[in-house]
Amino acid sequence: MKDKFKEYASRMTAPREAILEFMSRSSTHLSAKEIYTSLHKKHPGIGMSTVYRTLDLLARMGLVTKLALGDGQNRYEFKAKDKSDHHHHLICTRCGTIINYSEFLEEELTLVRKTEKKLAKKYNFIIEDHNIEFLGICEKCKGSEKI
Amino acid sequence: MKDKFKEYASRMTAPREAILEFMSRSSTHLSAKEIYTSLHKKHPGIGMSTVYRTLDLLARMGLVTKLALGDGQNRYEFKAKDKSDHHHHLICTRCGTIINYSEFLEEELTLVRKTEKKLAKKYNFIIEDHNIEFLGICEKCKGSEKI
DNA sequence: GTTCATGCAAAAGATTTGCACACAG
DNA sequence: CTGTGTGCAAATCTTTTGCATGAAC
Repeated sequence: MKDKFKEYASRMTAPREAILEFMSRSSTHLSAKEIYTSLHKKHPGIGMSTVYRTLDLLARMGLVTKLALGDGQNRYEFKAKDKSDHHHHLICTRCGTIINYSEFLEEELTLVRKTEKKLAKKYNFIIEDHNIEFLGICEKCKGSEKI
Repeated sequence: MKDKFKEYASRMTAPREAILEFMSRSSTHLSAKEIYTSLHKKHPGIGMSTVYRTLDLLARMGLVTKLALGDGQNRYEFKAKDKSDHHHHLICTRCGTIINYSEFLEEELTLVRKTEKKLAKKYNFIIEDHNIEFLGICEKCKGSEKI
């Protein structure tokens, strides 16, 4: 792991280790503030800017995904090595609830691969990642409908 | 059109008309500021908050899509009635360039429909929209590679 | 010892809100 | 008329930056 940091001309420091460790253990789509707050219990010294800078580094290293889900702040999730953890998002536009779904992905993945290949060729892009999300109204919000 | 506004308990006003008209004519993924600036030429009176409030209204009415593309501001695009204008996004994570692609969608759409149906059922969601985006490095940025 | 990373405070942006006035219905 | 919408300025929130100090190698 230290080697991976070296690759990116970056040093392994205590704050970085703490953030990485925390991300790898936690649930998905956390905001920078949530990460900062959670870390504060065990590592009161770590500042907000270090959280941002480290998340940015981890994203560039490919260890973390940065998500923009439209709620006014970016969110971050640890990128699972493990295919079985791959998922997409179902987002309620009323209350912001985010559901991870992973049950209908086999077909999606096949298509994604194909599309990636075609896009890469046509637009001369190196494709590194994809996001698929469905937007709508969740169960809870259906009840209290108001426009 | 006025009727549609009534549905939403909203009045048709000059600023709203101007913003809607502008959105319907313009290219995609504009930021609030870009919209504000462009409008200013013809309608100097319209304020930033009206732009935000109107875009929000139009989004709730389903006439406009709000996009969070991770560049620190939300973007908006007019939702085409017309299927032939439907597109997804290819985004460069280095420079922020956004390409609309619409050439490989037939298959995607079929799959999206199927997935929507399954998700709606399983999670009891009303699915209203979807976003598909691919992230990577564009042609231009490939040249000046640096981590 | 150099160079890179950190924390803090300040700055920069984007978006939202409070309020008095204007305007649609 | 009455209630909704608007513009402006201020407030809020997220993210970035400058800089002096501290730590990694």
